[in-house]
Amino acid sequence: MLNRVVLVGRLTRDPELRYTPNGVAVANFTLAVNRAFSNQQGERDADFINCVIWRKQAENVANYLKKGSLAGVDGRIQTRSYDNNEGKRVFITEVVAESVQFLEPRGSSNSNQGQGFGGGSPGFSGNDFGQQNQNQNQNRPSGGFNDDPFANDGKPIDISDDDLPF
Amino acid sequence: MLNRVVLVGRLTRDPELRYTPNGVAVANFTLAVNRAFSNQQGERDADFINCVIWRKQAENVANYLKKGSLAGVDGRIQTRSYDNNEGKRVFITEVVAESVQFLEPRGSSNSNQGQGFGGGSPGFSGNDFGQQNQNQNQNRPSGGFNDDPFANDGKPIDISDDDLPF
Amino acid sequence: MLNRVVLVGRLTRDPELRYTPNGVAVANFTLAVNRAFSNQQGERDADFINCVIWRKQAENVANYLKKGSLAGVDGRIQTRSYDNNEGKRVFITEVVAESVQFLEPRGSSNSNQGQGFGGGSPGFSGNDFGQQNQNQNQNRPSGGFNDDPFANDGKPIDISDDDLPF
Amino acid sequence: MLNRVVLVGRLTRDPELRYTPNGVAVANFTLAVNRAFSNQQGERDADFINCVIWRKQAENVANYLKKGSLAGVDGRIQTRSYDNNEGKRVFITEVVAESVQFLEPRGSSNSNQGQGFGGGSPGFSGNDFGQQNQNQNQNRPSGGFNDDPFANDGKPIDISDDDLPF
DNA sequence: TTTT
DNA sequence: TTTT
Repeated sequence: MLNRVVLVGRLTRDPELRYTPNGVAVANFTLAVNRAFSNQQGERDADFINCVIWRKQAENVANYLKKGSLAGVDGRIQTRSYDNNEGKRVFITEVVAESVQFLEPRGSSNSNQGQGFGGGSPGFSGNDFGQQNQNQNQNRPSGGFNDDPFANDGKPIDISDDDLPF
Repeated sequence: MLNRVVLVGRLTRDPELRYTPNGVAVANFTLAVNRAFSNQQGERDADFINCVIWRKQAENVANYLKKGSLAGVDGRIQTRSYDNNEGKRVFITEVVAESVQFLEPRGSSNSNQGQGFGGGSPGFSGNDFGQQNQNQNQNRPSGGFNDDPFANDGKPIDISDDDLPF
Repeated sequence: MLNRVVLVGRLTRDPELRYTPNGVAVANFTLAVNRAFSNQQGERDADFINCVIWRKQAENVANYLKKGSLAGVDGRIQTRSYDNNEGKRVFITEVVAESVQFLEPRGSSNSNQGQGFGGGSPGFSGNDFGQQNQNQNQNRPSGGFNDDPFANDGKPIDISDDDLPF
Repeated sequence: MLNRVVLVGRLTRDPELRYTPNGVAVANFTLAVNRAFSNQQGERDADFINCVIWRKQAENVANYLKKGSLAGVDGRIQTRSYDNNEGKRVFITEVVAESVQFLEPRGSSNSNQGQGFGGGSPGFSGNDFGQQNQNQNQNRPSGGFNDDPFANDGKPIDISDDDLPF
């Protein structure tokens, strides 16, 4: 049945990449999606939406996205449940991403890449200045912004890996 | 930011209609959305997706949909949290429906409305209990399949009612 | 890049099934999607949206849907152009369906099934009546409403068949 | 009925802003949306999707987006037809945007739209012309990346303006 | 008639 | 437990 979700938002933290016992890659991340309207305090709330992605694209997410990255997700809503350590059934609603689009040029993220560096919010001040920028372009191994590592690779997504660690 | 969800599924139970202290109608319902693929036991799992809808359309949902009704939802994902009675923070992910489409002709629902019969899967055997079903039709004011009571009435949806009972 | 379309509407005519020189099945159909609001004459306009679907699902569409069938489509917008017989470039915008959901029980369509019968719009008056309806159910070869022939079969959709007849 | 479209792409040219005789703003633009897969020549094709947007947001689009801008659109597909000057009926399929999201930081657009100045086109080379760019920023009332001018202003969108210039 |  |  129809079940379609499209989101654009920013990662609240670096993605977590794991592998199932069968060696299937799976990444988890949370998107903060700002609402279009303000709350009664005049602030813009955000929705924090948990996403999962599988296989090759999971590895791409882990390699190319990090805390603060702007990304688009096309997928579907999945629900599941498990019994927690207190024996209580917990219900989970999350988005299974079928494709992810990186919405920022490489290296231009606004996050603190790596430890240190005090939560600054560089914006796009990153690598804006002239010559240097051109060098950057030339340095890029191959393609630039356009060879999207998150483009759907055409292979069907197998979600029925029973050995998932969760 | 972009946040869009479209679902088609069946109500797992009758919708619950409430009113905020300010008199704003809000209805909750859960859609069972069958997955497009089978699990390892060869069964089709479903996702059970909680939905909320406000105002006039909440009343429409309560009036026209019931357990088993096939419906389409266009909306967005919302997250919120609250502290439960054990003082633990609980996180909720649900769909705020902006419009709902009734996908069955009036009176043709496959659900066993009410007690008995425990979630059977009647299919379109249709007129579940014959006479009873016809009575239902007669009780309904008028309307055919086409005057969709869930058509967006064009008014913006206000979600920032602070007095929500949850 | 993100390109996602979800529609629910009724086929304006029977789907057209063809095969490329390579033997790939492709079906075309048009969905009439009623608008949520009325025009200045108080009527509900509809949008008539051309859809294409490939391979196995094209054959399913041809077998299970016909004029008047209610169906859901999940896909993306595609544009293309060709030179018409007057040597003028014509631009086409259509929806490539990746999955189609049949939203009516088998045999319950409101269309004129079969030749003749002059485009009436029976609504659900079709085959609702008692015994006949039950017969229909018993005649069903196998599954019921739930074994959706349009469920995505998990195989990727190849659109790059260069020999397409259009 | 359900009719939902979500796109992310780049403007192929500056948006065109007009006003109906009634003074309603309407903007047209085309999004180039790159496909997720390559064609048989190994190139990534794009779909060129015509979009329309109304009222306040039309003016925002005209003010903030230009050729090359990366933008997200949430809307629906609309079809219409008119008789061209040769008396032939022409059918149009386009997207009516209900909200548009600007996906690049202010002033960071990647397009150099030809000669001249008009809405400078820094690209991500950043502050391409140093001072000039800063002037631009200073001229802008306030706001940074976050106060999204395309956020839905909560008012319903009226599309039934009969005096549309097309 | 197309964007990066 | 949240992003800009």
